[in-house]
Amino acid sequence: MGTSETLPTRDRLVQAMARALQQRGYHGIGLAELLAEAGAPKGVLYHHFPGGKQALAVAAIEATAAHIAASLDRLILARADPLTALQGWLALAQAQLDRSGFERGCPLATVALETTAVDTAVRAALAQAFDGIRARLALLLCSAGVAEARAGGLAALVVAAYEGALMQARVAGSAAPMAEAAEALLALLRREVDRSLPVLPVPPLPAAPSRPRRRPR
Amino acid sequence: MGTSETLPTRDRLVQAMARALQQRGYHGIGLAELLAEAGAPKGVLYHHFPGGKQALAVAAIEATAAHIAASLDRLILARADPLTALQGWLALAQAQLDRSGFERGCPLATVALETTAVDTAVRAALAQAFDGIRARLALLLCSAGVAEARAGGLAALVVAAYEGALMQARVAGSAAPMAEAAEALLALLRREVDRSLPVLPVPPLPAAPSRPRRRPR
DNA sequence: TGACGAATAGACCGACCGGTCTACAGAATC
DNA sequence: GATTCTGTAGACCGGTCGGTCTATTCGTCA
Repeated sequence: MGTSETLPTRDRLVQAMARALQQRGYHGIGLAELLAEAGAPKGVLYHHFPGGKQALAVAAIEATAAHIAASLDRLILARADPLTALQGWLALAQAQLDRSGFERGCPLATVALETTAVDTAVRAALAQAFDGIRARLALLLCSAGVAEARAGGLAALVVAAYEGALMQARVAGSAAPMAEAAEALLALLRREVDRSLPVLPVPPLPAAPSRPRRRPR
Repeated sequence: MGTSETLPTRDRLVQAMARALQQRGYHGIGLAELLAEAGAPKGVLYHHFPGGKQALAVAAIEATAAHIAASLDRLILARADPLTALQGWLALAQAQLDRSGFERGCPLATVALETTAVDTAVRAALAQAFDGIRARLALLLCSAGVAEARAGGLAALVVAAYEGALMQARVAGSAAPMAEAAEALLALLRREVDRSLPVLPVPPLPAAPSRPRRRPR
């Protein structure tokens, strides 16, 4: 399975690391196992990544971020109903987790929780990755008719739901929690959109209402 | 700092493990560091936990689950406005993360993503913990006026948002993503509740456009 | 063909890993 | 007072960790 041997060695290393991050996390995988999966000896790792394991992890994070960003861009460009597209995105992630026997979730989430403040390079790569994802989701939500002022917060919520739902499905060994959470989120989002323009007071802590926004459709 | 020395040794071990899981994850912490923080020698660990590191992790997970469940029970019993209570719960988690310099999130999430299917004991403890949390949240939502059929899915969404938002705030080194996601979630939930009874056609996969609904409160 | 850098290959290293083992201190039991 | 059990203490072990080092192969260009 996997890591098609035709890929350049460097890419096989990155791919193996990304996969390992999905399944076990940064500290859960050893270099020996990693290199065995990539079919590469030790020297080649430090040739391509003088920074060692951590540098490889950064590369894997960046590759993953690029991959997710590209898939979101494709979704945005497709111009289908944005919320349906979003639903498809969530369903895809769920299907991937399911297909892997609930072992492979998001490569970003695990390492995000493992790192401390001293792992500056990894943290920076992760922060950038999530920023990019949130920005694209906000764009998608705007195109669905969500007020610009709300799009950022909703994007953060969508990302959170994505990651948190994957996590629950993983430990449950069942797609149910993810499916339910995704469905609930989509239902709530559709209402937010359906309500067209009328502004609600949204009573958080400060009660600052936002301007009306119309739907480009 | 911390781990008040008056606690029984066993409890200090559990507490140290829970804290380590928050900060670094299961594989990220070594027994030596763990024991040093608990102020205990190695023998005492295997005296109280013959199952070793993994058994200690299970105990830490169960203790955490009990702690969270208790705080939710308190919230339910308090009988204040359920959504306000929920908002307070999310704000509390955010404050804790903030206070720790964005190093300590949820002890369950990290280990949940690190474990594989072979870690049966840990997985079982985690699954039970999340089931309990979801059940209590569902109860809370029901008491807020959410239809029983929806409560389960919404509870899964709330848990997902909780964990995913903590993760984003952590890597961002800022409470902003969590605050935004929580606010967005609460706003959506308030609408769900405000809409009283009327049933919407919640389109699952078929892209049936829903009718405009007007209920601007 | 010779030269040279890029890439591959793996032996090797000290540090640390989780876990086992023996020794001992203190309280309870008889 | 001897025995026993619970809990504390830490030396010790084999294995694995991430990382370094040297040697060799490959491709390219002079």
